[in-house]
This record gives sequence, C-alpha cells and structure tokens, in this order.
Amino acid sequence: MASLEKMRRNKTTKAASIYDVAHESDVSVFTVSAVVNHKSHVGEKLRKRVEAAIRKLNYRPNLIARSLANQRTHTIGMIVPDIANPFFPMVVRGAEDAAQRHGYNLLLCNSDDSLAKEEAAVELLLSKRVDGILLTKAAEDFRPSLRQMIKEVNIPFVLVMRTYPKLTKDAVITDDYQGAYDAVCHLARSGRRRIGLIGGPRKVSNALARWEGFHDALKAEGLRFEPELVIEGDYRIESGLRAGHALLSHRPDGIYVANHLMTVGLLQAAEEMGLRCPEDFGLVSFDDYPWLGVFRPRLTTVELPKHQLGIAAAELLIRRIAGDRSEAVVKKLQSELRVRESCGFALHVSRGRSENSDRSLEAKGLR
Amino acid sequence: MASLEKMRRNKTTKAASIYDVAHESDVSVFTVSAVVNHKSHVGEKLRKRVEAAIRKLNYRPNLIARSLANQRTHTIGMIVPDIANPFFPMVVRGAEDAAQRHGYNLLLCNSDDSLAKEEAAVELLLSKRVDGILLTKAAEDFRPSLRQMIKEVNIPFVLVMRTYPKLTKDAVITDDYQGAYDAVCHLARSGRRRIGLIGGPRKVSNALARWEGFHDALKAEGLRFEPELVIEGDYRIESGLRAGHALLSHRPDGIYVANHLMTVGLLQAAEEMGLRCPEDFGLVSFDDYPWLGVFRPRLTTVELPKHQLGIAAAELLIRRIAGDRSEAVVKKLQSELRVRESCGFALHVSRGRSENSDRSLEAKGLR
DNA sequence: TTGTAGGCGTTATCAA
DNA sequence: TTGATAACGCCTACAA
Repeated sequence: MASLEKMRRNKTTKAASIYDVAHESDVSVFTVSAVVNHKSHVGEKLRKRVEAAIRKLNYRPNLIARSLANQRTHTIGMIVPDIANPFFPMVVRGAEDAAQRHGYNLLLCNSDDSLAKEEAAVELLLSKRVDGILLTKAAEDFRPSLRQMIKEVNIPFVLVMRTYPKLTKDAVITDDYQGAYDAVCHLARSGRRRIGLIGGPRKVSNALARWEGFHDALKAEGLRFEPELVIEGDYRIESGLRAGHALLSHRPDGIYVANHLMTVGLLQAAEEMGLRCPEDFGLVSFDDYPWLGVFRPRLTTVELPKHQLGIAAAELLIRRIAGDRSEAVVKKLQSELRVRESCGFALHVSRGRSENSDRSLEAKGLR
Repeated sequence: MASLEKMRRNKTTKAASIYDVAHESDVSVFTVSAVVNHKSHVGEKLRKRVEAAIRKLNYRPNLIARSLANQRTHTIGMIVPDIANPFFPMVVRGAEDAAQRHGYNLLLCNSDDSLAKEEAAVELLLSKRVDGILLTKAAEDFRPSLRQMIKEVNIPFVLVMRTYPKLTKDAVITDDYQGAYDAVCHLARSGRRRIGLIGGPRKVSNALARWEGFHDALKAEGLRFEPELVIEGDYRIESGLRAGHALLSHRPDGIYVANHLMTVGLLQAAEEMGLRCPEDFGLVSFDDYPWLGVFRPRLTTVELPKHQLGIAAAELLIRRIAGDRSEAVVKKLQSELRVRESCGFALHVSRGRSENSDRSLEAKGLR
C-alpha cells in the first residue's frame, strides 16, 4: 500500500504534509483537507483530533501543491517601468494593500519601459501562473507568440496609468489631460505668456494626453504655440536635464513638466544656466510628494492619487480573476492642482511666507 | 491506457502541457523534459521533432508544477517596512536586479514595522515555498510556532539594513555608526555647539548604531550631551514633525536627523515655527536623493548605497540558496557624507552659488 | 460524514 | 538514448 509508505518519513526535519497530519490524527487526507479548508462538515470529534495534530505538527499547507491542484496561485504579477521612480512606490503600495486584503501576493518586476524586458517579465509571470497581471505598458506590441500564450493562459490584465486597447480595455488611469490643462491654465493666469513643455514619450497614452491638455489650454488661454518651446523627454531625470538646457535657452517665462523626475533635471539645468524659479520662469510639475512642500522652490504640482490608483487597479484585477465578465472599464481618477509658489503665485499675491497652501501636509503625505 | 486519455484535451484553449508536446512529437514526456532542460543527451532527430512541436504548440513549462517536483520556486520573498518610504524603492530595485540576473523573482511584502504583519508575511512566504527571504526585521521576536516552521522549512534569510542575530547572522547593512559620526562631526566643524538628534527607534539595530555614532562624535568634538536635545522617532514624517517642534523649542544650533522622512517633518516644524535652515540651525540628514541637490535648503546628507545594498543582499541570499554553507557574514557598506549647504557650509565659506558640490548629480542619481 | 483514488504538470528513477 | 512510472503535496469526484 503506497499511501502507508508515504507516511514513513516524519523523522526527517521536513515540514509536515497533509499525510503526516492524517497519519497523526488517524484519519484520511480528505478529512484533513476538509478541516483545513472549512469545507464539507467534519464531525466534531474528528475535527478536534485533526486540529490537535495540525498544531502538534505545526502543519501549514504547501501552497505550491495547492496551486497546482487548484490552478490558482493567489499571486498577481505587477510590472512597472521602475520602482525607483518615485511615482511608483505608492502605486505599488496601494496594489499590495488591496492584494493583501483579498489574500493575494505581489510579484514585482521592472521593465525600464523596454519592450524586451517587459516581454520577458510577462512570459515569466505567465509561466509562474500568476492569476492576473497589473501592467504599465511600454509602447510597442508584444510579439505574436507571447500574445498567443496570453490567450491560452487566459488570465486578466489590468493596465495602470496608460491605456493600450490592443491588449485589454481594462485600465485604471488618472485624468492626465485635465491635469495638464489645469497646470497650463494656472501658468497662464499667473501671467506667463510664453509657456514651454517638457513632455513624456508621445508613444504612451498618458504622455499623449498631457500633450493634448497642454495644447488645448494654450489655445483656450489665447497663447501662441511655439514649437521650439516643446520638448519630448522620457520621464527620467537625464532627459529633463537635456530638455531643460534646450528649452531654457529660448527663455520661456513658464514651463509645464510632465513628471517629477524631469522637473528635477530641469531645475538642475536652470541652476547650471543661472536661472531661477519662479523669478525667471514659472513652473508647474506633475506628481506631488510630501516633501515638496518644505523645499524651495515650493513646487506647484498636479497631484495624482497614486495610492488609490494602485488600489483600484488591484481591485479591478481581482474582480476579473474572480470571474467578473462585465464590460471592460477604464477608470479615470481625478488629479488635483496644488498651488504653491513656483509660478510666482505667492510672489505676486503676497510677499508673506504664511501664504503657502500646504498646511495640510500633515494630513496628506504622512503615513 | 491512462496516458492516452490525458492527451485528448488539446482542442480546449488551454496552455499546452508537456504531454501535449510529447504526443505531438510522438516521444515520451521524458524526452521532452530532457530537451527543455538541456539534460541527458537527446538524439538529434528526436530533439528536432520535439523543438518543432514546442514551437508549434507554443509550449512553456508550468513553473508551478516544476516547483512542486523540484522543491524550488526560484522566488525570493522580500519584506520591507514600507515601499513608499523613499529609502526602500532603490533597495528593492537592487534586489530585483540581482534576483533577475540569477533567474529569481521577487515577492514583495510591506510590514509597516509591525510584528504581526511581518509574521503574517513570513508565514505566507514560507507556505508559498519561496527559496529564501530578504527581511528588514521589525523589533521583536517571532512567535515560537513561526520559529519552528522556519526551522522546518529550512530556507535562508538575509537581513537588510538591520541585524537581528537571533534569526540569522547573515546581513547586509550600512555603516550607520560611521555615517552618524561623520554627520555630527561635520556639524561641529561648521561651528555648531548645541547639537540635537532626531533618531530612529532604538530597538532596531541601525537606529541604535546611529545613536551611538551621534554620542561618540559629540564626545570626540568635546561637546556637551543635552538630553532634551535628543528625541526618538520612528522614521516617519509625522514623528519628525512632532520631534521637530519639541526639539526646536530648545533652540539647538545644529541637528542631525537619522532619515529623510523625519527630516521632512522637521523642516515642516521649522517652517511652522518661523525658523530657517541653515540660518537658524544647521542640519545633516541621512539618505540622499537625486533631487536634494536642486532644492533649498540644499541638504547635507549621508548617502547610503541603497542600490548596492539590495544587490549585495540578494546575491548573498542566492548563494545561500545555492548551498553555500560558509560562515555567516554581516556585510557592511560604506556611507558617504555629501556636503551641501544645510549646515551653513557654503554660507560661511563663500556666498557664491557655484560652491555647491553636486555637479556630480548627472553622474549619480540619473538612471 | 468519511475514505479512496486519480489528477494537476514536472522531474527523476529504473529499466529497456 | 529513450520510455514507463512513481513521486511532489494538495484537491475532489465518486464511493462507501
């Protein structure tokens, strides 16, 4: 009898299996499984015995084996461009919080916005049989074999921050168009007339939306579009630095930058060129962080609800995993203009230091 | 014949299994497995056939099944206090980079430095049979049953940033003592005499080391220790804010803060009290970030090699997983004092703006 | 209510 | 070199 054979290896210092528990409490594995999973009513007596054995042997189910049997890993894969980009940690945290609440774990990958790395990550995640994937898609299509594999494995994807309808229409994004629009309008109303843009890579949806918001705001404010004041970056510091040099040489009096990292590069460029913000140029940037309220220049920014973004994405994904087949949705989260001083707002309105509007710092970024 | 039975479900849109490939190429599963894993020389002909079938069916091995058979998941668990604390993203990124290079993935968990959450995370990771765990340990001991389980599963742990010998002596940390020492000496040499401290929770090793560095530097510089100038925080903004209010009311002329988040809180407090840095108090903080060079006050900081920390920890862990039984090591990485202006250095030495020392920003933080 | 046996997709041991 | 076949640890019809 093979099953008896199996039970004979409990002297070794290995984690107890369901067989060990069954043996110890003198019941079948079915019974053990039933009490572990609270299924299929088990008689009082047996249950007690099994529970005692579980405690005695310190039994914990092997989730790998369970996954193989159940075809569910309770793991979700998350691919971000770069967790070291300060935008993403809070998004990931939100996703992890939600995942955790629903009994899921997060397998994290970085793509550096490179298609090759992204494909490798997806393929690995599929092979590891994650139940679903959260993805901030890089610009280009997956290769056909990967698309095929995705189809076969048939797990849900939810896009984060950027849409990519070819893959899935489920996405959680922020209102980038409106955010950019608000930013530029604020610049204009602060009296800036020659407004420049350092944008993200036009190939990805959120960058494009921010470009459009910029353009439309310019038009709405009756400002002229000057091509040399508009530069495409890649969301990294280095590109902001280069763009900054190029842009500032034309002496715009206002600049909208599409993310924080490029803003850092821009400020570095300004520093090197001896230009000051907000005296020489007004600035509105995307992404807010708790510390931006305490350093100068006090950046006026468009805050995106990063934590909420991660939560919403994970929850949508988990609903899909649970079998929700309702129509695909792109959930758009509101952005929020946080006026501080980098457009010269406080400069014009009042010279007092108490005018800055981040008294609310305590309530916000302080987790 | 049962094996024939199995092969009869290829019309359904499921991912191909090794059986499907075996059937398609008319060989045994052993042969397929052999060519997939490049083991046990397979004849030219059969190999070609198998490879063709693999391509045709778009076969990828199910890593869950493989893990069950191999008892290895090629996954490592990583538990950090909070990925949204800007210190950790770069550490995680380093770990992920190294893991990735060695064919491992990262399962990420947040503990919020709470023992309960940490225990829950460890238990889950063990149940998911990760091959090893990277852990920034919270202060207290695991409960006995968990310790028992760890022993049974017998997987390696490597501690990150904080030692905790009761669990394991393998750790990768930074030279916190020296960093704090350098920070305080710099403050003293900038002419500060009444130096305060906002430290981390004394219960964790790195915070303690920073306290000791602070004390010894005070002594070495012949400065008096004033108990009311020393406050314990928890590495979060909120605690820095509270500590800042308490501390600044005693009007120290120099402050050393043990991490960036508490520095943000401190600056907020200073703002609220109408005190300025570096005019009213000098400041040296831990953790450097690429953007600290472009905002004012230009913080003098002690940079910790975060990325390298993650890499070293993951690589040590992976060596342990691979069976390296050599003596436990705690690898200590050097910190680096980055002098900028928040101690009044530039103020005293020169009033020019070009004196700041972060011309190297381009080379450093720009990934 | 409880037990038996087969399946999940691989790897690995033995024979052939 | 290849092919059966038994693990790996769990779940779950189907039986009893």
